Amino acid sequence: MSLPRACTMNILAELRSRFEPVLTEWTDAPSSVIEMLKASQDAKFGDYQANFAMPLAAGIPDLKPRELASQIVEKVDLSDFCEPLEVAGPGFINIRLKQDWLNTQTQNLVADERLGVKPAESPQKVIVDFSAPNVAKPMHVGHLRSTVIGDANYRVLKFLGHDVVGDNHIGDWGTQFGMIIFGYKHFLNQECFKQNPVHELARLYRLVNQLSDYHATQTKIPRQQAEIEQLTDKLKTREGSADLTNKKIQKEVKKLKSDLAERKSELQEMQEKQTLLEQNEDLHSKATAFPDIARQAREETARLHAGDADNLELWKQFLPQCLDAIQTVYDRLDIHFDMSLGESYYNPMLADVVADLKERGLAEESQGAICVFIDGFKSPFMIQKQDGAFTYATTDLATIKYRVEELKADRVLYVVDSRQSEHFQLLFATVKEWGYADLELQHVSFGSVLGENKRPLKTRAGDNVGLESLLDESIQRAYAIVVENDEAKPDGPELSETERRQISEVVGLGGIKYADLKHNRDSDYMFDWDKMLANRGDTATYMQYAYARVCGIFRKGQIDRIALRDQQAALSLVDASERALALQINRYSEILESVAIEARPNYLTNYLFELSNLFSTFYNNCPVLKAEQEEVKTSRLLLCDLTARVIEHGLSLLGIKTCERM
RNA sequence: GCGCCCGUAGCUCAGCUGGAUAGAGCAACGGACUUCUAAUCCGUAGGUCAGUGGUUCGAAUCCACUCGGGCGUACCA
Repeated sequence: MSLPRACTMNILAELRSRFEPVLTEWTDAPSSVIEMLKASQDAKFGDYQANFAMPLAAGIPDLKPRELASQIVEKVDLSDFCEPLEVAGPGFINIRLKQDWLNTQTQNLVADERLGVKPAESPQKVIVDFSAPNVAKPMHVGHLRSTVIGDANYRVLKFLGHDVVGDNHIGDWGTQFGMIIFGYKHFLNQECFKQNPVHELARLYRLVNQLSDYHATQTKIPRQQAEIEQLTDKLKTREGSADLTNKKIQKEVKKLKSDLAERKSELQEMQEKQTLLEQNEDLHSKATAFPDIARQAREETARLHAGDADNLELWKQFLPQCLDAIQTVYDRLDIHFDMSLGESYYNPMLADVVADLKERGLAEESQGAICVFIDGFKSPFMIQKQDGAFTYATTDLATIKYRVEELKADRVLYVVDSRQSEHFQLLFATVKEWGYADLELQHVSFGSVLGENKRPLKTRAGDNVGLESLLDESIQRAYAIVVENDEAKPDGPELSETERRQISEVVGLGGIKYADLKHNRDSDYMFDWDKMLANRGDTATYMQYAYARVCGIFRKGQIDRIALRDQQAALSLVDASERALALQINRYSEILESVAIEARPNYLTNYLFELSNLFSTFYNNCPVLKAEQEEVKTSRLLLCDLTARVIEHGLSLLGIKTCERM
C-alpha cells in the first residue's frame, strides 16, 4: 500500500517555531528558552504550555512576568490552529488546540504512512555500537541491556531518516581466547567437541578461568588475612586510647568496623570457593598440575596476537562456530546488525595508532607502559601494556579512526555498561585531542539488572544467567498465561495450539525487552518475572492487548482497514476520551525526536503506555461498532485504526511484536 | 584516598535538564461485565522527594556540606 503524503506537522516544533522569532524582542538567544514550551502536564492547563515569560522578565527591569506574557501573546498569531492564548498564574502561557483543527490534523494522519513523523532535515551518519558479546563466553543476562537498548535506538534513528549503521563490536581477540586455546590444548573432550563445539569451548573457557581464579585467590587469601589483622589492631588502638567523644574518631571507628566486616565476608567467600574446588578431585588435581595456568593462558593470547600459526589456525576454526551460536540468539530476538567488525579486525591498525599518538606527543611511557594522560584524570589511558600488548583502549581508538575515515561517521553511540564511564571519558577526551573534534561521541550508559537481593542477577550457583535460558523461561511463562486467559474466555477458547505458541513467543520476548526498555537506562533495575509478564500495568502485554482489541473490532465488524483509510471520511472528536486519544496520537513525532536526542527508549515506552491507557478509556466510554450514527462509527474506526498503527509501529521500534488476537 | 552514579508512596519505578496542587504501576479499599476481548476501565487512600543550608519570582531537579547505598580506580575487556 502506498499512501499519499498528507499535510501533517510536529505540533510542538510548529509552536516553537512560531514563538521563537517573537521572543527576539526580549532576548538575543530565544533558542535557549524555547524549550520551555512543552506539552502540559495537566490537561486543565491546556494542551501545551509556554513557561519562558518568567525567566525572560527576570532579566528586564520593571517588567512583570505576567505583563511580558501578555505582550508575547499579542505578538504571536496562532489563530489558524489554536484557541486564544491564556496567561495564567505568575506568567504561564496556556495553549489549547482548536477542535476543528485537531479533527483535520488527525484525519490527515490517516493518510500518512509515517504517522506524522517527518524524516530528519539534516540526516547524520550514526554508528550504533551495541551488544558486543565476547565470543568465548555464552551470552548472559548482562548482554541483554546493551542489545535491547542499542537495537531500539538503532531503529528509532533509522526511522527518523538518519543513515544508521548497527555495528556489533565483538570481543573476538582478547585474553579470553588464550584461555580457550589453552583449554583446547590440555583439557579437550574430543567427543563433546564433535557433538557441540561451542558448548565444549564454553566449558573449556569456564574451566581455565576457574583454575586461574583458584591460584589467584590462593595468593590473595594470606594478604586478605594480613589486612584483617591490621585493621583489627587499628580498630583496637582507636577504640582503646582515643577520645571517643571526638566526632572524627567516631567516624573513623565506624568506617573501620564496616571495612573489617566487608573484608571478613570477602575472605569467607574466598575460602568457601577454594574449598568447593578442592572437594572436586578432578578440578583439584588439574589445579595442582597447572599452578601457572594464568600466565600460560596469557602466553597463548600473546602467541595468537603475534601470528603464531597453530593458534591462528585454532582461532580461525573456533570463531565461525562461536559466531553462529551468538547468531541464534540474535535471530530469536530479531536483532540485526549492518556489520560485525570484531576487535580482531582492528588488530593490524593498533601499532600505527600508538605510533601516531606518540609522535603527536599525546602518549608517553610510564612504568613501562604507553599511556595518554588527560588533565583532570588520575588514571592513565593505557594504550600499550608493559609486555607490548595493546589494550581495548587502543582498539577503541583504532575503531574511531576507522569509523570517521572509512565510514564517514558524524555520531557514534556506545551502548555500554555505566561502569565503563571513566573509560569513555578518557577515550572521548583522547579522541578530541587526536583531531576528531567534530565527531559526536555519546556513551549511552546503562545500569545493571539486579536480582531480588538487589545484587546483580545470578543463578543460585553464582553464575551469570544465560540469555537463552532466560528467553526460554519467559516464553514458557507466557504460554501458561496465554492458555489460562484463553480458557477463561466467555465463549470458550478461541486459539489453536499453534496460535497459542506464537502468541507466547511474542508476549514472552516482548515482556523481557519492554521491562528492560521502560526503565530509565541510567538506573539499575530489579528483574521480576511477575511484573514483566503481568496481565495488568505498564507491560508490553498491556499494549499488545490494546492492539489486539482494535484488531478484534475490525474482525467483528468485518471492516477492511485499507478501504477505510481510502474513504477519506471525516474524523470528529466529540467525547473527551476521543480528544485525549487523538492528541496523544498526534504527539508521536515529538516523542521520537526526544528519544533520538537522548537515546532514551523509555520515553517511547512511557508514551505507548499512556496511549494504550487512553485507548482503553476510550474503548470503555465509546462504542465503536455499536455507535448510533454512521459518521460517528466511521470516525471512531479511524481513531481505532490510527491507535493500532501507532502502537504497532512504536512497539516495532522497540523490537517488540504484536498479535492480531490474544 | 580520589572519581562517577544513586536515595521520590508499603514495593517497583517515572518525573521530558528550574515551573502551577510531585506522578504511574503493583499491593490495599470501593465501584463497573444480558456490552466491540474484564489481559479492561473508573474512584478512594497512601509523600518531610534521605537531611541541613544556599542560589531565585519558583527547587525532587542547580550549588555546598552531612548521612546512607552502589560502582570504578595502571597492564581484564
